[in-house]
Amino acid sequence: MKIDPKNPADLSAQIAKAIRDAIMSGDLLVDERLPSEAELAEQFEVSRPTVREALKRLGAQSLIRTQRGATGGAFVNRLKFEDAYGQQITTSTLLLSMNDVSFATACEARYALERACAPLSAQRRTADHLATMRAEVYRQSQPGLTDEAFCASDVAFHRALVDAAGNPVLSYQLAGAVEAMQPLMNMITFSARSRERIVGLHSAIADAIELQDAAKADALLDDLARYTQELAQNVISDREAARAQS
Amino acid sequence: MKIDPKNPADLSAQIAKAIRDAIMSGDLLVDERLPSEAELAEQFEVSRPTVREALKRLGAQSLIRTQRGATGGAFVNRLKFEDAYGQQITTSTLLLSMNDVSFATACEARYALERACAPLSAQRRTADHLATMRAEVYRQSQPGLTDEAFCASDVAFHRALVDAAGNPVLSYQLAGAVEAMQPLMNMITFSARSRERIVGLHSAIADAIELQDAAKADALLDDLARYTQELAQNVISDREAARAQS
DNA sequence: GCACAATCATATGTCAGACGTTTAATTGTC
DNA sequence: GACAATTAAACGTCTGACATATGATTGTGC
Repeated sequence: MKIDPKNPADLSAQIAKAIRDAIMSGDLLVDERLPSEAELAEQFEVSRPTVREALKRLGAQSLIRTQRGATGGAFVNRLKFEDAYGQQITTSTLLLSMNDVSFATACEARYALERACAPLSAQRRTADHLATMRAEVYRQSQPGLTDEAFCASDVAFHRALVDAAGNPVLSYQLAGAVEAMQPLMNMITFSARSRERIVGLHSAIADAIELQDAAKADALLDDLARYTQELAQNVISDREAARAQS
Repeated sequence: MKIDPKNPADLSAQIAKAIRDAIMSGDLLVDERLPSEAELAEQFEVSRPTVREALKRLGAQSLIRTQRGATGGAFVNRLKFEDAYGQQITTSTLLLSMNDVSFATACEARYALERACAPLSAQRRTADHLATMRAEVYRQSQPGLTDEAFCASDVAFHRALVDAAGNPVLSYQLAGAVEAMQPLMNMITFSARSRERIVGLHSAIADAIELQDAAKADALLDDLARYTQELAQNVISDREAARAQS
């Protein structure tokens, strides 16, 4: 864990990479303490601010945590799924918004992945997951709900569906796909009729999951995917019509 | 985009959060230039090193890029899928290794997601994707290949399969699931017979994708998932037997 | 001898000022 | 008008210092 070529630029990036590699290769174990900033500065032959910039980079990726005080320092962080969710959602959301990803593409990906979870969810769902799904369905059926709140509840419903699969790896991967759709969904204005249909499908999905009927759940998710695409398509058509008129 | 409570600790974290929020809310647009470090230091009433630490945090997440020189500065970065792959793979790999995720859990997630892609891949595969898959199958069939190289080729094959779906969102999400499995796969010693079977399944999958037979591809992936689980189970059993003997 | 308080040592967090380097725009000259 | 030299802006790094948090040590009183 060393080596800094004579290149006197990007020193902090090089140091961050060296430490990151050491963590990923197992040279540095979880909860192991790194040398102090002053010691690292000496080892890498750079100044302390440069070392600090490197450590902040690693901290931003949750690879290390720092602690002040006498026994403080930088420690290799046990990366928790919980911590990774936030980054995953941030990154996924920005990827969609900055790359002109069409609603169709994002929607296709989301439902493809969600349908992959459905059989496992049907098999393993607990009372807890079902209760969450039912609660969100109830919330969605309330009149007077803003479109934004409706979308948020939609996300919560689908995340409960995914979590029911009882596989943290799936939950992590899906968190990005599901949450990142929210800004796109927010563009849609949900009429009372469309809400009714969505809530109906959600309710039916919850039923299928409760009955452990994977095929039924899969078919309903397919319906929901098609309907969501249809709603989005209408929004796009309306906009084009409005633009043509003006 | 301001606000720093009187809390004189974690200033750089607070500044990073303020800027990150501004980017995600759309207050700062892609390719927009941030104020210079000196100006930011003045705005937030902190020193330049503190501002720099905040910027490094954002840089680590690829949210900004910096450029030196007269017209340089920090710019809001257009987050590319390509850039996000690396982070996604790093995070996924560490999540598995640091959380005692069982081979079974990771494998289940990976194949569930991959099977979600298969129908799309069968529908849209191009000659290019097929060629990559065939090339990797050929490489895997070479004798004298190290286990590590065999695994790497396995990953390349599956990534080509996923990329064939032609959905960048899927490719991004799956990159983590597929690549993160590699260290776990590396624990397995592949015998000549097991390699033969895997290569046979890969070849059959490529055939099914070429013939656009989604159902066949799905069934073959299921076979492959089961066989992979079986191989891993044998490794675990052997270890336990060895431990019991000693 | 033991409990509690004061002190100390260590390490991170922050600041101030400075110099080096890169890069583009400006200026000057032929 | 084209090309070369200068200049200015901005990031990258360094030095040295002070502030603050926190565990360990020491000292004191009973």
